[in-house]
Amino acid sequence: MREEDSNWFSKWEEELPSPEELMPLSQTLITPDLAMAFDIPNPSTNHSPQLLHQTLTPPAPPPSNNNNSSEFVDSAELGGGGGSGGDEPARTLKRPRLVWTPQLHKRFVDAVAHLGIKNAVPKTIMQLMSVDGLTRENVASHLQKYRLYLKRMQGISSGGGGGGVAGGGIGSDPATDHLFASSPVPAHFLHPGGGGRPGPDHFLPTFVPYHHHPPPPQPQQQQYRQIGHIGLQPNGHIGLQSNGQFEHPFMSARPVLHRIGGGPVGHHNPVVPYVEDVESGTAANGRKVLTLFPTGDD
DNA sequence: TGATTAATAT
DNA sequence: CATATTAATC
Repeated sequence: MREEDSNWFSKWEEELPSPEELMPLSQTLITPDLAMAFDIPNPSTNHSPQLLHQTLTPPAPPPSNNNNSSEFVDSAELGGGGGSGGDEPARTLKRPRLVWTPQLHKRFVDAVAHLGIKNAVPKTIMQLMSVDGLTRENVASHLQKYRLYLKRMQGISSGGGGGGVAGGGIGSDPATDHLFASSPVPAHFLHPGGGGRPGPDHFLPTFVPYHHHPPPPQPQQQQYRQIGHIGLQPNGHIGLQSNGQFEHPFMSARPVLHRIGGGPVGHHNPVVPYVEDVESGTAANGRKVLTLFPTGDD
C-alpha cells in the first residue's frame, strides 16, 4: 500500500521546478502591466491605503546584494556597522512576521493534500513544502487555522456540494476565509470520517500536474522597469514584489515579511517564485498565481 | 478602532 | 502535536 505513496511522491517531487528553470524567472516575472501600474504615478488610481502600503522601489538597494534572485529575509541591518543605537537587540533572533500569501497557502494545501490527514503534521508538511524560511511553527500555526477553516466549511456545506470554491462562496465567513477563500480546498479534507470510511486519504484532489511548459514569454510591450524583488520599506518591512496579473486592484498578493529579524548565518535562501498555472475554469478570475518554490534544502 | 493573521505559550 | 492565548499588523 505504501508503494503507491512513493509513486506520487516521486512524481510530485519531480515536477518541482529545477533551479535552472526558476532562476531566470526572477527577472521576467513581473508583467509590464504590473510594473506600469506601480511605476506610473497615477493619481487617478488611488490605491487603498493598506495596499499601497508596500510599494516597491527600495530607496537604497544594497549594492552588495548582487544576487538577483529574490529571497526572503535578507539583510536588514548588517551587524556591524554602525550601530548605534541600541534599540535593536543585536542578537535577538526574532522571526519576522510571515505573510501567508495565497500562493504559499496553495502550496501548503497541496502538501497537506498529498500527505494525507494522517501525515498531515506540521513537520511533514514543512518538509514537503521545502519552502525556505518556513519553519514548523509557522506551518503549525497555519495548519490549525486551516483546520478550523475546513471545519467551518464542512459544517456549512455539508453534503453537497462540492464544487465551487471560489465562485460560490459557500461558507463565506469574513473571519475565516480571508485567505482560504481564494485557495483551492480539496474536498478530501472535509472527510468527516463520519461515514466511517477509512478510505485512503491521500488522493490527488486538486493537484494539477503542470507539465506544461515553463513560463511563457510575455514581455512584448514597452520597456518596463525591472521591479520586484525585495523592497525595503522605511517602515522596516521587507516586501517581495512579484506577481503576474491581478484582476482588481484590491486583491494584491505579495509575500511580505515584516520586520526582519536578521538571519544569523549565511541564510541565503534560494527561494524562487514560480508562476504556476492555477486551475482552469475556476471562476472568471483567471489570475496567475505565484508560488514560492523551494530550494530542496531545509 | 476594529478585525484578522501569525506567533507564541500551554 | 494540538490547542489556546497573546501580539502584531492591516
